[in-house]
Amino acid sequence: MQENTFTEQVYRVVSGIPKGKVATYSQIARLSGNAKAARAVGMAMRNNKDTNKVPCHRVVGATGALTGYAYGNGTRTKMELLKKEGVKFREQKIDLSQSLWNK
DNA sequence: CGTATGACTAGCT
DNA sequence: CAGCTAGCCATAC
Repeated sequence: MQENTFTEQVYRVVSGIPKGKVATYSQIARLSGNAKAARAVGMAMRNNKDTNKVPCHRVVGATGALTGYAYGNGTRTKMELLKKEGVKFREQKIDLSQSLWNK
């Protein structure tokens, strides 16, 4: 029973990201119906309480840079999680060329 | 209902 | 490459 809110769509999209892949905020925003709502996506993640349902750690910036994370040590924990899932990192940024979610 | 906020992005310096 | 500004959006208060 979806409420059809932007946040709902975001959760749905994010929960659909396959392991070992990542998506950018703008991409999620686009898949959610508002290509320019990248910031709103971040809002949903920040307020997000379904961390076990929504892998918000698979959401990164448009350049593959880790932006933030509301749990653990923030971007640190986020990076660790992504590395564990097999995401290719380039120092501090994600190798979008290989780990970007191709929808 | 109006204002403030933030896990964005693109553009310029 | 690093730093700052302005635009845009949904949500929170």
